[in-house]
Amino acid sequence: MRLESSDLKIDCTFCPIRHSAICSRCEEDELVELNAIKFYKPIPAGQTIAIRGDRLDIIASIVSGVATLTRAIDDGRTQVTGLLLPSDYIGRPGRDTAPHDITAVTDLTLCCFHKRPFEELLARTPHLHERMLEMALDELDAAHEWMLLLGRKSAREKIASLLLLILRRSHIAGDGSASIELPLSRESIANYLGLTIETVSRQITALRKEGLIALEGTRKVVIPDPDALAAEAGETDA
Amino acid sequence: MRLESSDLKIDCTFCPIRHSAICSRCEEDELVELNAIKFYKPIPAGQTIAIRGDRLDIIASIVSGVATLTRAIDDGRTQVTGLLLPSDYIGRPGRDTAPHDITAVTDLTLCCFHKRPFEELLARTPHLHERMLEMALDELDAAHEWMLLLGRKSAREKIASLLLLILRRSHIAGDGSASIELPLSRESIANYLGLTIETVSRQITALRKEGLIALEGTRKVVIPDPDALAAEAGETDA
DNA sequence: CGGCCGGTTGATCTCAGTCAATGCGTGTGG
DNA sequence: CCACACGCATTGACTGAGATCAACCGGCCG
Repeated sequence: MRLESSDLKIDCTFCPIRHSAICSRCEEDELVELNAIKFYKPIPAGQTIAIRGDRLDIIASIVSGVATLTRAIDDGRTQVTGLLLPSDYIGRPGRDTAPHDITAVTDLTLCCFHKRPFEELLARTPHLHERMLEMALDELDAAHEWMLLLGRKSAREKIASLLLLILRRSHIAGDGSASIELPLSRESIANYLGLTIETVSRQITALRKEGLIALEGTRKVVIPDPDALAAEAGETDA
Repeated sequence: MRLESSDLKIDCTFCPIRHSAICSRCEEDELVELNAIKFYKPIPAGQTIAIRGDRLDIIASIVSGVATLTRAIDDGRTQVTGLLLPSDYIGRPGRDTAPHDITAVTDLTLCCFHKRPFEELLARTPHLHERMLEMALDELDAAHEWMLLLGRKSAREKIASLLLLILRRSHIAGDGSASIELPLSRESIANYLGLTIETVSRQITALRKEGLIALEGTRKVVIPDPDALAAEAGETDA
C-alpha cells in the first residue's frame, strides 16, 4: 500500500461525512483522539488502492468520490462486489490483507488511520466499535440484496435496480422526477451486475426507447418516474 | 418470533461452539454473564424462524444444525443469501426487524439471548463486540465471494464451488478423498446458486459421469480428488 | 488527420431455463 | 401387505435471454 504520509488536516466539525461515517457516534473527546491520528490522502481516478492479498495496514473513510471493490477469476472474469460512496470505509481492523481489489473510480479523498493506533483506539471506544459493527451489518444486508439481484433478476431488472440504487444513495429528493450521474463506466456497470457491456448498453437503450429513462450524454440519466422504474426493477418492498 | 422460554442450560465450558461463536473471545467472568442470560431453544427442521420485516428481538448462535437466510421477490423467485452453520449467529444488535427470512434446514439447537440484555452486555464487553465485528466482516467476505459466483460462474463451476464450500466448512480432513453430506435439497441448492433444480441435477449428473464426484443416495457426495474439483470450480486462490 | 477509447448496434450462438414425462422412496390407508 | 399418492430427483426436448463476435460511431488527444 502506498498510503503513508499526511497532508492537510481538516477539523472534523466541518467534515462532510461527520454524521454518517465510522466516527458518527463519537463524542467530542473521542473525535479529538481520532483527529490526532488521522491524515487525509487524495487518490486520482483509476488508481488501484489495494490488491487482493496485499498487505493493507490502514483503515480509511471515503470523504468524497467513489471506489469499487472487485473480485476476479484469473481468466479475466471480474465481479464488482461493492460500491464505496462517501462515509463508507476501507480496511479491516484485525485483518492484515485486503480481501478484494479496491479501485478509485473517481478522484477520491480518504480520511486514513494507520491500523495499529486505530485498533488501540477502537478497543477503548465503544462508540466507534458500535458504529463499525452497524456499518458492517448494513453492508452485509446490501450484499444479500445484491445476491438476489445477481442470482435471480433479469438484465432489465438489474439495470433498473442499479439506477434506483444510485438514485437513492444520492438522495437528491426531487419532487417526482430525478436525475443521476453514473459514476461507473459501462464496463464497471456490467461487472457490477454480472452482465456484459453489450447487454448493459442494449437494456439502457431499451429503457430509453420506452421512455422510462432519458439520457444526457452517456453518464447522466433522467428518471421521469422513479416508481415506474421501480416496477421494472422487480421490487416488492422498500 | 416464537422464541421465548428457556429450557435446559448447558455449561458453556462443554459447548461445542465455545471457541468459534460470538463468545469465543470471552474470559471466564464474561461467560458467566452470558450464561446468566442465555437459553437454549430447539427448532425442528423446516420451521421458519423469522420472516423479513418481522420483529426479531433475540440474538442467537447456532449450536447444531443448518439454517438458511433467503430473500425473495413476490413472484416466487427466491435467493438463498446465506448458509448458517454451527457458531454462526442470527439477529442483529441495534436492529429491530429481520432483514431476511430465516429457515431451519435441519433440526436446530439455538443458544439465544434476548436483545435488550444482550445489547447491554455487549456495550460493556469489548471481547464480545470485537468478535461480532470480526464475524460480520468474515460473513461480508463470504458474501462477496458468493457474488463472484452468482455473477460470473457457469452452472458447472457453481456446483463444484458449492461442494467445495461444504467440504471445507465440515473440514473432515480426509487424507485425499473426502465425502460430504449435503444439508440442502436440490431446490435449496438451486436457490443458493441462482439456478433451477433441473440444471443442478444435470450438472451433478455430469460431474458424476466424469468421475469427479460419486453419489451415495441423493444427499451424500464422495469427492475422490478435491483438487480436481477445485479446478472445475474456477478457483485461482485459496 | 488518424488512432484510440468508450459506447452502441447487429447477427449469431449457446448455456441454462422452461415445459413435460418418468423414476424412486416413503408414508398412508384400504 | 400391497396400492397408491405425494414429494423429490432425474432425464429429455425445446426455447429464449444473454453472451459472443464483429462492425461502426463519435469524442478526444497526440
